[in-house]
Amino acid sequence: MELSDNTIERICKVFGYLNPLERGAAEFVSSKELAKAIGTTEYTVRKDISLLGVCGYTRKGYAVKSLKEELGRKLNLNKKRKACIVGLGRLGSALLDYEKFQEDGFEIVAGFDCSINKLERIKTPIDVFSDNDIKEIVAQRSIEVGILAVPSQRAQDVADKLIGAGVKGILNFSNHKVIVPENVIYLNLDFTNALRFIAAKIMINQNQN
Amino acid sequence: MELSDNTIERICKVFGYLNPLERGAAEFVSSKELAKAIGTTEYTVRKDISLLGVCGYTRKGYAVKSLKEELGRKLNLNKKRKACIVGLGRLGSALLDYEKFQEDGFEIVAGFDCSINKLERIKTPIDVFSDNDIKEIVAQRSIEVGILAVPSQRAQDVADKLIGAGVKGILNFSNHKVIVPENVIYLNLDFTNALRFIAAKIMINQNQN
DNA sequence: TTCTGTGAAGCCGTTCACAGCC
DNA sequence: GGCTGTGAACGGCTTCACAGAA
Repeated sequence: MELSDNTIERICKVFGYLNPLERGAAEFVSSKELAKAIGTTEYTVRKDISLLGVCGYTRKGYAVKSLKEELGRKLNLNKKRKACIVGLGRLGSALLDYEKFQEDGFEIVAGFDCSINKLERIKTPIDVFSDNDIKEIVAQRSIEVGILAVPSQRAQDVADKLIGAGVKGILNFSNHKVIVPENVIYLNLDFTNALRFIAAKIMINQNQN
Repeated sequence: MELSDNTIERICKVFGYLNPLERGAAEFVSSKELAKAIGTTEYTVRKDISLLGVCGYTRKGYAVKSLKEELGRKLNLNKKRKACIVGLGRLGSALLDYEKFQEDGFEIVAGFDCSINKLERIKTPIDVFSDNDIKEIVAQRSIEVGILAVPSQRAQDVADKLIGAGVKGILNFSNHKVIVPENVIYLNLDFTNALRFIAAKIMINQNQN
């Protein structure tokens, strides 16, 4: 079963779209509707889903409840996964309380910062610790994913600590590339780059007219 | 000149990497180094750059300063672009003061929120307004990009307002898809999805061993 | 020798067309 | 008729191989 990153990403989006559908008590959903919701074609949705070995019903579409269950099982999105945030500046502390994480399969179980000052002043129900405790806490609480919200020059160092402590994935919000070993999953969400991309495409768009 | 989204994204990353290089007074940079920095192959970097019609020097690589200048010119990344943030909850207000934006070609020139309460309490050097003023302020300050940090059920509504007021690009941090007209650039950064993606790949990784 | 520039080859993902099913 | 499932065709991006230049 070879899944491309694109396929995984789309399935994750589909999975996210099924949540509200399920709450709305929709029983079935067609590939066409899913395609529209996540911004792709119905062909691609069907192929993606069938690549995972999940089946729908002819003439009806996919059963919302069981589709979510199955996709979740195949991609391991059903069980809650534990994550921590390193760097409790404005962005980091906003992420600490980002409700969507909790609501959707993830649990932030610790925050870290190198400044004792910040640790004392911060107000959050989540436990916060010094960077020095990363190793201990990550192991103790079986944290699987580390979220980096530190200044870019510290990103690599903190990532190394997290990986040394056993996390299997890194989500990097800083705008500096981090090198990780092959067995660690790495994803970089660089806001500045996103804005650059938009700026570039705005311009290309205008030139075409 | 047909540039794929992938190419644009990579060039944006290259552009970002050139900043510190330039400050470090490096004169030349090879495609190999760039490739390593942004996580791709040297072939791809060379092709991307040559697609833009920018040339390097044989045996030396690309001249850092002029490469940055040229890439910036082709993708319109040199001039400062104005953006605003709608939704001043924890994430939104963190983004308001996100230094990296300012430092790198973007200028946040306004914040909006529908709660008068929040507007009064927030502490930031940036001007903040009620959602009702979007139309007026966006036009007045020639804001080109709108950043959405509102609860997902309000995302489409706010996006419509922004587009009606003339923004040309939307960066959406909420986890709800927004429909935009063809001439508006749209990008969604969904944190929850990013974590799902990581969770899925962690699992696939483990299954392979 | 070392690095860029680029046509050609190869590969991979998406699209298509159509069979199957209710 | 409407929707899924899937092998085959298509297209586009990446990789390669090699020419050119200092």
